[in-house]
Amino acid sequence: MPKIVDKKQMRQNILQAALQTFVKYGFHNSTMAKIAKEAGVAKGTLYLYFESKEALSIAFVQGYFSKLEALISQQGMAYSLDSFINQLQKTLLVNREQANFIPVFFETFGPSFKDKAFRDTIAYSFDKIGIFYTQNIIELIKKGELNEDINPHALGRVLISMLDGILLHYGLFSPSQSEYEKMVEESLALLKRGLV
Amino acid sequence: MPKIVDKKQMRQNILQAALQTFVKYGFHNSTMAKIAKEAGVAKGTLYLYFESKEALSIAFVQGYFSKLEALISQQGMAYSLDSFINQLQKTLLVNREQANFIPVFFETFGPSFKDKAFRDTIAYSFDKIGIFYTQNIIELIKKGELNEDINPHALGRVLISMLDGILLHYGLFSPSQSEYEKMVEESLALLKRGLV
Amino acid sequence: MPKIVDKKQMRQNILQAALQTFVKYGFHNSTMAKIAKEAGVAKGTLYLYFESKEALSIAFVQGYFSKLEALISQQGMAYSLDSFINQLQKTLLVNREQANFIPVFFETFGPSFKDKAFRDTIAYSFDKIGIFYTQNIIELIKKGELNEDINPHALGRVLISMLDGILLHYGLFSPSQSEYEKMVEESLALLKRGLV
Amino acid sequence: MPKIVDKKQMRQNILQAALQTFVKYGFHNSTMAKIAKEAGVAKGTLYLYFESKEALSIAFVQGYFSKLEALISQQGMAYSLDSFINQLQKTLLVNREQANFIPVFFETFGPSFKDKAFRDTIAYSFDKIGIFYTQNIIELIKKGELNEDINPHALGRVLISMLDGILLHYGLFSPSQSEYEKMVEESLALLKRGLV
DNA sequence: GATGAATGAGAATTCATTCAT
DNA sequence: TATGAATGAATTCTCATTCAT
Repeated sequence: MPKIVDKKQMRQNILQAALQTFVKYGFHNSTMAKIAKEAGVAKGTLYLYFESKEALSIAFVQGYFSKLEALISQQGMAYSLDSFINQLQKTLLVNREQANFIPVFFETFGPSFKDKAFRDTIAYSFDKIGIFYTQNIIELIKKGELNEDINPHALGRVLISMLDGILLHYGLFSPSQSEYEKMVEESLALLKRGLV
Repeated sequence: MPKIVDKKQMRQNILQAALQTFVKYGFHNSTMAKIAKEAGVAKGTLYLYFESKEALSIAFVQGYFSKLEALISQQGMAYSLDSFINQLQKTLLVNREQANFIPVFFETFGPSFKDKAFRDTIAYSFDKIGIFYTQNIIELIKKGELNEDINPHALGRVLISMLDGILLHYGLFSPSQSEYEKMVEESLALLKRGLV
Repeated sequence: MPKIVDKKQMRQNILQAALQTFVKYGFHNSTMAKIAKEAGVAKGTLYLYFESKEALSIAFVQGYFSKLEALISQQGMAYSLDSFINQLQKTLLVNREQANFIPVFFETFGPSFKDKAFRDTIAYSFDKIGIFYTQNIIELIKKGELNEDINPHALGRVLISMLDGILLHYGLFSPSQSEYEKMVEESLALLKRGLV
Repeated sequence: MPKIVDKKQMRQNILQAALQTFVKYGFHNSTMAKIAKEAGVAKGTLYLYFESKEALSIAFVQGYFSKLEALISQQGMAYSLDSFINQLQKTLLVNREQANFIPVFFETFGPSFKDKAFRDTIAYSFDKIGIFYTQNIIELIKKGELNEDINPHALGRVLISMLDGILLHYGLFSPSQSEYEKMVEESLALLKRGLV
């Protein structure tokens, strides 16, 4: 009789250990040995759950962006421009803690950007968020809250790109807390005026 | 007398070869051997011009961002909101060709993001561009072309972050030409309305 | 369960292979690859047992001198001048076979002499032998067999230095068998007369 | 017309530079580049005066031991046991400053010990010193100062070996000044009693 | 299922030597 | 003669992956 193991749970354990190891050592000093140790299993065991280090990394990033999508989508449809701007603000601020993971992300997955499948995975996440924004925009136009000249589809994708730019610069270049707050404030004011 | 060599030129040759090798193989498959071969010199020669692979990489990225800064700064001060928006557009479009380098950039320098010195190098470039935008904004406020509520300092930095976000998504996720054009158009319209 | 290995035994195997490789090729032509081949394992395996080539070398020399110390110390306390001289003779003659290792030793560890830790390791071995001789001398003085003017502490250390000099010259410069025997005979006679 | 260069002088300069470089960096960090720099010439120039690094090293050690021989031989024939012991003492003490070079010597030439030619060079030096001692011993026997049972030939070679042992241990293991003085004193007393 | 010892391809770096100037 | 840029063989060490137990 084989040992009873929750495969899903084990994969999660390992992915969690991978995250911790990546954050602690950076991706390139995170050997399979270290990840195994962090997960409390043997090196060989890793290969029972993930085909290769690459597969593990891909699974890891997929999990990461899934959570991100969920986080944004769960915010529900905005009922007014103010509430929409509010949502954008939350996106910028909610993720602040995660910002520290951004450099680790690039350190970890920078090399994966040469892989089209990898990029498509992330693109897909951003597309979904962009579409979510687009839906919000459409609703708000219907309500007469937004400028009618707007192309909702393009703008949805633009918005998430812009916010991502701000978040990235925050995470990567670590401006001071107050500087960042001014940037958030200023960018939201700009977007609000632009959207009316 | 030993061979007479233009050291500056040789460094440039090597950096150029590095770029080509990075693009061809990706950074992590770009061994010093391959770079040397691409440059048409022996492995050891690389070490006469760069202390290590890391040093070569750093020099490479510094060169890259220097050119970027120069490109943007040379645009001169804007005399009207329209001309400023025009500049931003150029920045988004001028760099389109370079966009193909963005995934290579992350593949190449992703791992370098764990290095504070490296990040500071890039941050410095963006800060300079942000300041350049800030100066433009100040001038345009004086001329009464822009909304007086604006905080020029924060907004300058916000603008480059936002544009960078758009460029990054363009380079990384390769939307179609027409999609991207719509995104540029829409984002500039948004910014213009927001700035007035 | 992974392969079951006697780690101690494996270390010994590797050290033995190192010795053979050193003798065959000389230390500086003894690459880790050659040692691995001699040991019948892969290069990487060496690094499971020794952190670096240097660590392997240090372990090797420590093992060598441990055996030397043991060999001399096991001789037990001398009960008369003659028996002491006899011990010294054994030291000079017992080690004759090992003498062939002396040039290899210098070839191997010459470069290690710049390392204080390394020298201290050897110094410690000789000090212990010196102390052992000192104890013998003290006993023999008590018995009235030796000259009372002797400083036993200094003389113990002197004796091992002198014997080492003779052994070194034997090992390094390979006088003929008969020449060496005469040297041993003459040196022991000299020492005996000097000790009375 | 070729430049007028004193080849001999240039060789000496280079050997001197080699010595300084060896002492400063140890042999294995003394690259031809460093030696050249120390000598104030270009790397290529070294090869005009010495065929290879090995040749340079061999020439260096030959020079070193020639001086050593000269130093000892110039002491002249001893006229009494006391004066002979005095000579030995000088040998032990004169060389004290040079003792610091002993670890460098092994670091430098350790690897050369696998080379028979190299060892023969040194052996030859010691043989000559041994013969010099033998001559002294013969003279002193004739004068009735020494024990008649002595085999002068063997003893000459033994003496230099013993003294070398003491010097080596001094240079390598750096006992304190006072410890060494006691060792010298004790060894000379021992030898004197043994020689009578 | 789990383990971890063994593997060996692969990479960065060094440096004695050469040779065009 | 003198130079020093260029060379490339050689070496140490790493680590993803395999597989006997």
